[in-house]
Amino acid sequence: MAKEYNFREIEKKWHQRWVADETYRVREDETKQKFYVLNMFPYPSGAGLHVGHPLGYIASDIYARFKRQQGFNVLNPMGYDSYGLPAEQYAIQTGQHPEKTTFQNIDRYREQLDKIGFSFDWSREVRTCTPDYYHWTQWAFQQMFNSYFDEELQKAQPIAKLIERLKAEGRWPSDEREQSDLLMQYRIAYLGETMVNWCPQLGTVLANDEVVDGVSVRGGYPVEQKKMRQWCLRVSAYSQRLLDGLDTIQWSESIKETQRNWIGRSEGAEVRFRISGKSDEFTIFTTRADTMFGVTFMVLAPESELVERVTTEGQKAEVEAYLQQVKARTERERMIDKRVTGVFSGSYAVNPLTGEDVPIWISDYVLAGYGTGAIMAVPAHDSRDYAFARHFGLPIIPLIEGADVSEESYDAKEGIVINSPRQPSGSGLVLNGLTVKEAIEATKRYVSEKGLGRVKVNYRLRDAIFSRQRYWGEPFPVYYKRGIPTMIPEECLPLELPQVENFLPTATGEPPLGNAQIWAWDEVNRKVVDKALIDEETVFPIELYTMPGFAGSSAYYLRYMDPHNPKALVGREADEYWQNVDLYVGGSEHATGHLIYSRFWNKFLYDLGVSCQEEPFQKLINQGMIQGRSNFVYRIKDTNTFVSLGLKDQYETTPIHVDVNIVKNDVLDIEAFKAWRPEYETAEFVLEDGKYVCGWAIEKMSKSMFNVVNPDNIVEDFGADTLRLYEMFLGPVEQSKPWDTNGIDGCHRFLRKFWNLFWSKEGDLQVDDSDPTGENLKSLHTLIKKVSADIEEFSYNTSVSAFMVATNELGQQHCRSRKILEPMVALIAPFCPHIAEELWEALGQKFPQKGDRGSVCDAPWPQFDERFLVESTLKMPVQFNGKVRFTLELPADMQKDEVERAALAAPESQKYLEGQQVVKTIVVPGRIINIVIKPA
RNA sequence: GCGCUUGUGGUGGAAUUGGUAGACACGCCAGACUUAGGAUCUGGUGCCUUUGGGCGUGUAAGUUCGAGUCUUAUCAGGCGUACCA
Repeated sequence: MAKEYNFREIEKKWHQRWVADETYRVREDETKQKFYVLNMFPYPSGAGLHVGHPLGYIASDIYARFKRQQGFNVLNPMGYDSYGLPAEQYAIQTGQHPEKTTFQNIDRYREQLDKIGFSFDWSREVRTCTPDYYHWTQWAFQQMFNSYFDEELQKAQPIAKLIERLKAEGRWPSDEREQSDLLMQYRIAYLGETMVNWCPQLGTVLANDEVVDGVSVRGGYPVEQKKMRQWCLRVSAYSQRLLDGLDTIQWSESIKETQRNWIGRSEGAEVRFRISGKSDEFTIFTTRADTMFGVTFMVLAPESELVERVTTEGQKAEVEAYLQQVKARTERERMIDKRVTGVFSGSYAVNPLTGEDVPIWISDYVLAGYGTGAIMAVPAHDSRDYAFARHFGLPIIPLIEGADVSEESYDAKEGIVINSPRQPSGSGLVLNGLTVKEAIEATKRYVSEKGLGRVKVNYRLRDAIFSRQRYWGEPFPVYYKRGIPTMIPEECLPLELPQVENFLPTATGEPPLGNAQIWAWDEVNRKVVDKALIDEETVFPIELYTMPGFAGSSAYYLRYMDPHNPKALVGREADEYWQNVDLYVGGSEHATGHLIYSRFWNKFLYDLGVSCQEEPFQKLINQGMIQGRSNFVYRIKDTNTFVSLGLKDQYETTPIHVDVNIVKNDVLDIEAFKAWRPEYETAEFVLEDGKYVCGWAIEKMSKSMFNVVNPDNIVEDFGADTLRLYEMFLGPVEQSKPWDTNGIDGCHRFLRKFWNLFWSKEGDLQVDDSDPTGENLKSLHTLIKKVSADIEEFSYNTSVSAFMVATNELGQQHCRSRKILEPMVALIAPFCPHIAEELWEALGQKFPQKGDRGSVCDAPWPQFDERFLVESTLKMPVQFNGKVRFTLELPADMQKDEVERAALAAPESQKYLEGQQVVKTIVVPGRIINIVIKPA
């Protein structure tokens, strides 16, 4: 009886051992090179982990273990993004404090994660909702408040420098309030007026996706566009640096491209237009300066402050009506319903090139938030302007040779310019005959030389709205001293989240923090006190907003470097040792959120000298989503009888989702099914071959489809090593794919085969000190080469295949040699650490003279040696022109003439050369030789 | 609409980067051992076929002695984004 692979016992044993030995504790060690592996930390939801969540963690864990075996000092931490809406909603419904449910969920996550055998250093765990963590979120916010972005230096500077400059320029007001207002225009964290979706009944701002058809998704209350004073982060100031930084990091091209689009750099020109008959003027932004001779009207965004200035008495009523109409529509409605709407303001603008008057219109197709909120319309060469001109009967002037604008506009930036100008004009600028690109440059030059405007780069990236009317988030360390936002002294941080009885907005419409009684700042005693003491002299109200979800997740990677430091977000030494994240693994859904915000946040901290690297994440891998694979049973209409998949077409049936956990290889466990729901207790079945076969479909993994596979069950049935291996075997890490428990047997079988390499039929270790055969060495080194390369490239699925091949080969070769089997254990250790530890220990016990080798985590990664691998390999000969050419691969270090001789002498070539004449030989760089032959 | 991305057996997926397409695994078929198990082991398994061979990487052309891989066109799916002047 062979020794059984008892994974349950093995895994339990090593989980305990790892904790007892602190195997994964990592410390700064100057003698070793660092490597920082990081997973996007999870939000601990109440549903627990499903089998899709650990995919990225397993991939990064393999990489971390691999790097450790290569001799790196690897930081591989884990924590929780623990502020968030679900816990708060649950609190509103049940009265349970969100902290309680959050911590319960965290415990559940930890329990599940621990079963999978990750090499996380839990001593470095962070939770964004704990005061010693959000201390530094608040601190960073204060730093941003106390900084401004210097356009010339392109970096953040202390606000004091700005004050000095303003004083020197004589622009520093004496009034405190005016000072505050002025600085707000520069601070990186600032209070600003922004358009938001406001729902009066819910008393909160809603995100765009929380609003449908002008009413809130939750409750169905009306939502209006409202300008509100909100905390904002001046992310847009960093646009150019965020863009440039992309070229220095190894991220997938698609994520970089998404960020580039999001930042949306566009080069163009700002041009001033005078309002006809007035001394007033306004500025527009255009990327198509070449089309200025084709401007037939101007358009302003409805929210633009220009609207008031240009609206004439006669048009006032009509404009007012239009503004009302626009205001009632949400962003979403504007997106869905693309009707052309607009109103004439009554004024005209003067085209600075032609001197002609063109009407100024107001329309919501122009956005207030981009450029200057005003455009020059060139209907011939812009499809939106074209639609507008058509709708309101405005003239269309083509400016490009051969462009047919009778049906649609010609938007392409190519062709030869015409009609510019149509007749000799006073401007002296002639673009006719130039290409579009030349014309753009010529116009830009003209405009700036004549002082009509200037060359300008615009970015689409907007500042981030940084406040939320929520309870479960970081409180702002801010109080309002006679209405002026003032920072709570740095030494008094963290400002802890107060207790409240009620998590809903107050009766007066204040955010939930308005319910906190002990929530006022006593400036003299420097502490939080009862609101009742507010006196406008020394005791002031504290900010009621909280920070959004991305606040806590923007710099957590820095905190892992030095998680218990009470004096700083991260100590200088720790930061200089760990630098930045070498490998970051997480979903691509964060491309325009977290991955922008944390790059911004880190750049700011870099400017401050807190972080020594400008980019936080060197390499990024986006793991794919794991979809669910649902199973169906087919109930015959109006009965309680279920028919197997192959026979269902003979009946009229309805498919019903069935819990995938009671189905194996698409065969239904009938007893479990009867016990699943009371109504199925008396169910009857029409079987095929004595089995009930279920149908299946790929759907999102969710409770309602009964297709959620819990990793706990897999670990229970097959072990963590099999789960880890199978998740990797499923396909490329970066690809989305359905989970299919069918097939996991293959991985489990492999691990048993691997295990059996080491144990005799009697259950003894059957490893000896014999010399390996050439075959053994070839099998091993093929594997070393493949796995080493695959791990670097994250193609773990092919590594697993390679392990299967090597194991089969070594089994057939009856390999017993320690010189082969020991490296085999070291190779599999990153993938299947439990079985590797067990075997490593067994190998050590059998040969105690080798000494104590500790954990397999520190087993050196086997070195690949090409000598064992490369023999001459023949590629298939090909026929052409009555000749045959074939290719021979030879060892790399051979000289050119040597290659030729060896090739002709090789036994493989002999069988082709027999009775043939060698026409010529071609040595391809490297070690490949082509031999052209023809019949002698 | 725009941007990115992917199309290979019944299924998940390989292919040293231009060199015998389908590795490995699931599933399926046959056999062995068992005496019923959804266990283990061995062999087979792209499609068509008159068993000689023919056809095969979404489709259609092209480059090449040679194309899943390169070029062009085209079709289909996935993801992201949304009036950015």
